[in-house]
Amino acid sequence: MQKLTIKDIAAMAGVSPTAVSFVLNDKSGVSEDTRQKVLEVIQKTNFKPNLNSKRLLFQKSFNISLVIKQNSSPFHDLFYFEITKGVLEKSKEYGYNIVFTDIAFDNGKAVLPEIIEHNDTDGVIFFQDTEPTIRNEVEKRNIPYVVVDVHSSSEDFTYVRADYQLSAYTATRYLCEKGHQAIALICSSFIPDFYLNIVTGYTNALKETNTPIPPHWIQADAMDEQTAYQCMENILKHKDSLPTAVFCAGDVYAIGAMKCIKNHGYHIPSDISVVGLDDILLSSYVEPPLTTIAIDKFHMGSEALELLVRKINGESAQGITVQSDLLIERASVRNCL
Amino acid sequence: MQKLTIKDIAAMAGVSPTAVSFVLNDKSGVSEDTRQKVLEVIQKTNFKPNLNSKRLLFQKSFNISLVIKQNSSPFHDLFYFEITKGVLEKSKEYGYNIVFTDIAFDNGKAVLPEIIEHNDTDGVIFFQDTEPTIRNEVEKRNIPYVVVDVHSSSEDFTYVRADYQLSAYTATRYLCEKGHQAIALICSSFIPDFYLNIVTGYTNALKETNTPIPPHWIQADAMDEQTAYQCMENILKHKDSLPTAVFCAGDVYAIGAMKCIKNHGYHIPSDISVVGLDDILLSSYVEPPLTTIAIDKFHMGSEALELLVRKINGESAQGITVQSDLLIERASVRNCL
DNA sequence: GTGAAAGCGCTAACAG
DNA sequence: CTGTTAGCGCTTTCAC
Repeated sequence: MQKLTIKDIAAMAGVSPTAVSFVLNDKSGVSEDTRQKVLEVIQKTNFKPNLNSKRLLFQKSFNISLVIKQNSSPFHDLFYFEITKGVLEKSKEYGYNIVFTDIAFDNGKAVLPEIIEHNDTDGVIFFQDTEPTIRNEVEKRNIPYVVVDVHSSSEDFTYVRADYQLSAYTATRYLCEKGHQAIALICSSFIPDFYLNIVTGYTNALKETNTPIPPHWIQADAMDEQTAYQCMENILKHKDSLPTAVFCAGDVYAIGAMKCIKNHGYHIPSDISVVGLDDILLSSYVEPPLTTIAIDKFHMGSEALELLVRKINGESAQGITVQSDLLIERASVRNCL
Repeated sequence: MQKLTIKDIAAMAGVSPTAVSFVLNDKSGVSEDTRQKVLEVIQKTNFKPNLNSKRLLFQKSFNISLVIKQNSSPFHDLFYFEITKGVLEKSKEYGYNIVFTDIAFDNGKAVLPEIIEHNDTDGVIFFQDTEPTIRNEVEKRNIPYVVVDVHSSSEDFTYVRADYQLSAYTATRYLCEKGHQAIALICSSFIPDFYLNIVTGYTNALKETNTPIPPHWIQADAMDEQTAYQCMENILKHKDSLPTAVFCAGDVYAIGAMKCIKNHGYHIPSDISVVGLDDILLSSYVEPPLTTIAIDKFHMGSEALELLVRKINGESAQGITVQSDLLIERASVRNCL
């Protein structure tokens, strides 16, 4: 059985290719009679029109590419993992292929994926704040894009973000409500807006309780598990002013901090409580299971796809901020009351 | 700036489209002179030929799809995660797009991804043993495929597999060498060949030491963390014949078993040692970090892509078995000697 | 309501 | 060595 074309179908149904095309695309202009004849043949032969000819005709690839950076791929960061699921699920509704690509770095210079160089993608989804130079390259090619999980608050592109200030506020407030008064913070600062949001949320929550915060309680140099470990070390160094709880702005940081706390002979949560942020897969596996603020990553992914499709269709697409204050109680926080 | 075509380039260089096509595809039949002229224009305009017209002409989509089942996606199973990385990396060499898809189940019946239904993929990579009915559907469409991480030993399709019998042997042998004599096994049995391989490797290793194995030391009903927990429970029930070590044929099982061991008040590794299999991301994060047999998943992925491309090009492609005896020593095994 | 024909951008067969 | 041309499968305009 060789590949069928619209012509073959037309011949079999005794009509013109035009008629078949009309039927396939649910267009008016065919009599009910021919429509039925065509439909029958299509059914019988299980005919599917060739996508490649549509691609050529419409100058569309029906591809949407997911662009992943070295350090923020679903493969390096479990966070993006979940987002990808949302994108994938939603893409089914619109008939786009989800193509995985990554940005390689050739001594410091970003190399765009082939699929973008060749204009072989109808739209791009970036994970995490993406350098303007990279975005410019995509803009120059007139390819619509959406950035998922941005922190910067500039609004000159379409984004899907979480409100991390709210997350930080919620986490810190929760600790206060559990009777904690001495609450430290471990955070990253390589994305300035993220840092700002987290610290603002954190201090706002503490403002209400009027607790003074020694400077070494705010550690902003976390980048991964190891550096977060170091941050925790810096906090524990001051034995005279130990906190009773730490909010870590990232579950990965929380995991590093927990290791450090345990290695120093303290117990979680009886000595020191820990709250994370993100709710990555790992968090329920660590010891003790981590209480954390969940970010609805699946939803972020599915919204991102939705926005992107809208942009591809030439519609406007406002940025979106998703719910960011869902607390998942597990076992890493002690109730002091 | 509107989209350039090969015709435009030809006009700009003062030659025919054919000449440009030849240059683009490194074909002989153009004078060095014209070649240079064309090359120059291409360089200057950063011209990229339209992939969609090639797609139509060659009846090729340049897509390779990764087909993921509900329970064996990189998203549900960290194991496949790493394989995907290998696939992605290798795909760059051949210029294929890696498209993510999954198999949905409509009350028990598998629904093939659209990309296969539409013949919009040049090849398929399946993760884990895939039902013959699904493979048949793909074969019927003459789409080449490769199955990664099969256990069944039938050889009627191209596969990439690990030698789990060797893994089991290596793990068990290692425990013996550390002085353990009472070694239990937790394993799954829903893939019969996997079960067989694991048990064979395990018993072969123990044969050499001539230790009798009480039947309750072999638990074959693990399917995930929870069921593995139950398996461990079954082992611990017999307080008169506790093993000093457990080999879990899957890190996920090991994690479940470890939870069980701890909940029963035993300590790892001083009371009971644990060895896993797979070396998934989680394994270094658990407490204590898990000693395990690593499977080179990245390599499996990259080999799978290589084989698939060969099949797409009409060449033959033998199945491949990758190295499966690399032991990663962490902290979950006690040295009894 | 229907069908013929042009054309999307490229490659390759063919004639010059 | 070079250029003209047909055609991949589809949609859409335009006569009929």
